[in-house]
Amino acid sequence: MTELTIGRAAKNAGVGVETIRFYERKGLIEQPLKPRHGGYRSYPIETVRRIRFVRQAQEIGFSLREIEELLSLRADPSADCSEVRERAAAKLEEVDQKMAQLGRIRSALDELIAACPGRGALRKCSIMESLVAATGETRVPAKADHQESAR
Amino acid sequence: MTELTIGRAAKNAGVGVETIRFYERKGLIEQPLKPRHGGYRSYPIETVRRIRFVRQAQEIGFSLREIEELLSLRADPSADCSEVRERAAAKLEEVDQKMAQLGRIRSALDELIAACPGRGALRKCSIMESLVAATGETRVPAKADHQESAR
DNA sequence: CTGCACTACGTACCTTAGTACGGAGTCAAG
DNA sequence: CTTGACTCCGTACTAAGGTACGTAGTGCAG
Repeated sequence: MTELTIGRAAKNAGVGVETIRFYERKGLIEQPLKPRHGGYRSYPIETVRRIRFVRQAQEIGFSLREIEELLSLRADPSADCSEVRERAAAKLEEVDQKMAQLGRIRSALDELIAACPGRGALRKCSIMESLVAATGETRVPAKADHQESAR
Repeated sequence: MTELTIGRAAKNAGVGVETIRFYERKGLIEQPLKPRHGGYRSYPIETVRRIRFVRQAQEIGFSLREIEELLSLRADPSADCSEVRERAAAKLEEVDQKMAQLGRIRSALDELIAACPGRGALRKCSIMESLVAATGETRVPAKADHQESAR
C-alpha cells in the first residue's frame, strides 16, 4: 500500500500538517472520508503531488481559488469539452500574461546587471528605468478625467 | 507641470486612493513631504509607473517586501556594484524559477486543450496528469522518515 | 462666496492563507 | 500493557494586503 498518514504526506509535500487539513476544508484536495484505519486520514502519493502543485502555483501568483479552477479542468471525452476548452484557454491567456511580465522583469534585471560595472555615464540605473527602456513607455494621459463615463 | 493629485494618480495607476496611501506608509513609493500645494500630496507620473510596476509584480507572485527589494536595486557606478549585482542575480534566479513553473503549467494546459476533443481513450485528462507526463514524475520516497536528522 | 468634490489622517475592519492550541483518542515499539 | 509520538476536531490567532469610515481642511466652478 502506498498510502501515507497526514504527517508523512505533509513532510513529503513540504508543508505542515495543519496546511493539509486546511486545504481539505477548502476542497483543494479530496478528504478521505472512507472508513480509514482507526479514524486516521490516509493519502495516496497522488495527493502529495497535488499539494506540491498547489504550492508551485502559489509561487507564481495564483490564489487558492484560481488553483482550484486549474485543478478542476478535466478533459473528459464524455462531458462537453467546449466549456473545459474555454476555461483552459482563459487560464492559458493568464499564464501567457504572467510570462510576458516575468520576461520584462527578467530583461530589466539583465540590463541592470549588465549596466552595473560599466564605467562612464550610466543611463539605466534602476529596474524602473530599465523597464521603461525595455517596454517603450506606456503612455499616461495625465489629464482627461474630471468627467468620466464608465466606472 | 506633470504632477498629479492622489485621486488622478490612483485612477491612472488603476488603484484606489487608499492603496496609494498604504504604499506610502509601506515605503514602496516616496511620500512627497515637500510643502506641496495646500497640504495635498502631489505625484510625478514616475510614481504612477512605479505603482503599475508594483501591481504587475504582485500578479506574478512577488510580495510587497520582495517588490521593495526589486525596486531598491540600483546600479550606481559610484557605489559598490558587487552587492547590487548579487542581489539582482538572486532575483534573476527567482524569476527564472517562476518562468520554469509557468512553462510547465503552460504545457499542461496546452496538452489539456489538445487532448480535449480527441475521440478514443484519453490518457491525459487533467492538469495533474499532464504535468506528471510533462515533468517526468518527481519521486516520492513514501517511507524513510521516523528517525530524521536535519530539521 | 458658496457648495460639492477632493484631500488628509488615524483607526477600524475585511479577506486570504495559513498556524497554533487544547483536550481526547490511537498506534506501535519496547 | 505502557508510553511517547501521532492524529482527531474545533476554535482562536496571525500576517499580509488592502478597504472603509469619520472628521476636518482645501479648491475651484458657478
